[in-house]
Amino acid sequence: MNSKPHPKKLLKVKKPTLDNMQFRIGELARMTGVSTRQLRYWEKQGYVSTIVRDDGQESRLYSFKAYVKVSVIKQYLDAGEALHDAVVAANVTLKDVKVIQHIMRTAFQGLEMHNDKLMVNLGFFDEQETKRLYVSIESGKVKYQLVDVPDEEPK
DNA sequence: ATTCTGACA
DNA sequence: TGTCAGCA
Repeated sequence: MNSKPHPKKLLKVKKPTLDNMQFRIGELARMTGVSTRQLRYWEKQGYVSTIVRDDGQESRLYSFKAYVKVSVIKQYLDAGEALHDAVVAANVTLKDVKVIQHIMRTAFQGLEMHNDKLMVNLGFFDEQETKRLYVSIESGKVKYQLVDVPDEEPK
């Protein structure tokens, strides 16, 4: 449309990741079903934290992690727990999730085809790293399998 | 329009 | 915890 040789402006767009997602208190309230009154109270009690702002703004910002925590607390609340107990239970749950996530990240080494079957590489089975553990699904059942590490691949 | 703090028929 | 006031 415009033929003038204007300098090309390169638009830098921040990648939309969970880590840079931020919510204001009203949004978080709608997302979680927890009232803004509750969110402010929970913060005052130290149950949930807000993002420290570098700019001169006063309104609260919540991270995605805060969203998750609020959601978990809410679930325990709905299950009948008192607020403090719900927070304690939520902390335990989130800590367990961290462990599970670490295990999953560490264990999953990728997918490989072995004799026409799809195998999940779960990494070395032994400390000496002479065997790898694979898991596959055969007719709906989980099947584990040890495979020798070939000599061509020393470590 | 939304958020904030404080107070309570 | 809800809600409303009175600000910013």
